[in-house]
Amino acid sequence: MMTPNDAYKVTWLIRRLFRAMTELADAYLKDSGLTAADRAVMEFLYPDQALTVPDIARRYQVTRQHVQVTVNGLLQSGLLRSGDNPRHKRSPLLRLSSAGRETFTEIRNNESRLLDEWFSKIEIADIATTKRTLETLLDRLQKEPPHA
Amino acid sequence: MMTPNDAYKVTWLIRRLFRAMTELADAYLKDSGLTAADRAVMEFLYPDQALTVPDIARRYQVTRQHVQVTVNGLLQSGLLRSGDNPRHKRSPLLRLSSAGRETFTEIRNNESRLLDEWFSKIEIADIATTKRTLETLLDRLQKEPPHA
DNA sequence: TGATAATGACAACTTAATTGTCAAATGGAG
DNA sequence: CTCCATTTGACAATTAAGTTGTCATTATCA
Repeated sequence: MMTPNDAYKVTWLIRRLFRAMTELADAYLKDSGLTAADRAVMEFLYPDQALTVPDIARRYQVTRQHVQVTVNGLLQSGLLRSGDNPRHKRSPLLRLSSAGRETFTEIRNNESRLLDEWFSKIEIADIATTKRTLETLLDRLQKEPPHA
Repeated sequence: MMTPNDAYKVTWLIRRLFRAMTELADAYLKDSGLTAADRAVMEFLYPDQALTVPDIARRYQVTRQHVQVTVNGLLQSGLLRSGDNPRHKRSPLLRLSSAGRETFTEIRNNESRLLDEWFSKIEIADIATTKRTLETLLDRLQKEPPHA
């Protein structure tokens, strides 16, 4: 039993932070009428990527059917536009429309302000250590998941 | 704009880690036939707390109706037992049964082993810094949520 | 005592996803 | 070129983990 008690606490904190962050994100996204899934899709296309639905699904690690529904909604509200795909007649390349790019830029600016406020007065070195440690943890979880 | 780029990366890591941890947890809980909600409820009663459904709901920050359903399932499968509540005739005090305590102990042991493996070879000091930083972040989010 | 709040039970609904299936379009092996 | 397996959009049903609403019963306290 070599793990310090802090290890469990870190996992607990990650869970709690995730819930609190999700709440905060939902709150500030609500103003723009977008969901977290909308935001995620737009992030893949920002600022000027062109991807198909299946491309996004692979990166988002979610089913193409789910992405399809999200994308259809965003096309409907004019935040995305679909253009011809030379490689596939039925599967258009999706891009942010200028309205979509503007909206997402604003979202990013909001987030930036929130982060500034939230992380203010925390030592830069501590943030760096935290980042490095969490990166290591994620990396291990993905490359060699511990087995029970 | 004083926030280091690391700040955003930390939030991204928290999201990813949460997802990966949830997957791992679901995997190792499946063996015991329990859900994450079951585990959470049992944790509040471990090792020998006596709480009512509304008590648990308040601590879990979830509706009492949802906890009620979870608790009813656990009573059904014999992992909880309900005893008289001197303070309320209709709202019994819930405790782990001995089977429940055994099951939860095993879950904890599994988790402990997973954590040992997962956190092994990470500097104790780094884990401590990470814990402290995440605590500060959570604390701020709860006490003075940044406003957009 | 009488109004107000807390509780268990039940049902309907919500959100963000998944799985399944179909028909059209594509790509690769021979 | 052809035939078969794969990819894709569309649509539908299902799932998980909750929430909200409502009822009748039980507690609380001014």
